[in-house]
Amino acid sequence: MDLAEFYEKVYDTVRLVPQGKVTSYGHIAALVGMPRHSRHVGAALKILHEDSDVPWQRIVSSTGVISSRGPGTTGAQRQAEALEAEGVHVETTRMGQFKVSFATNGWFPRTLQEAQQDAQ
DNA sequence: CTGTTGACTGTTC
DNA sequence: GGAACAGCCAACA
Repeated sequence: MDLAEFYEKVYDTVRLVPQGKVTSYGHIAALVGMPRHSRHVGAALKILHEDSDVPWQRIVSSTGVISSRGPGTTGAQRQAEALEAEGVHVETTRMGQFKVSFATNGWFPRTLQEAQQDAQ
């Protein structure tokens, strides 16, 4: 599998995440069969166009915290707003991080097949 | 070829 | 629960 294929699989899988649900980079990587490539899932989402149909905002870190992407950037803020807009409760931690609850909004199918069934 | 760099993760205090 | 590490791996200088 080359990089382009990996990215395509990542995009296809992210598109399966239902509205109002969230999952993690690592889980997307596991679903496409490359569990050690979580960082590259982030890289794949980073280069998306704004008008893309990929719901990138539904992907957060394994702890449920929205990665800041560096001080002075507004990416995390926009992601939090996008999630709130589709019904996901985002709380703000003491340290100013945005965090979602996997207990109420998590989406972690074991396999790609289960993911596709869930997405219907 | 050798570091360094990440929209990351798991383990261990 | 959070901080400190150690893995991780493709891209890039």
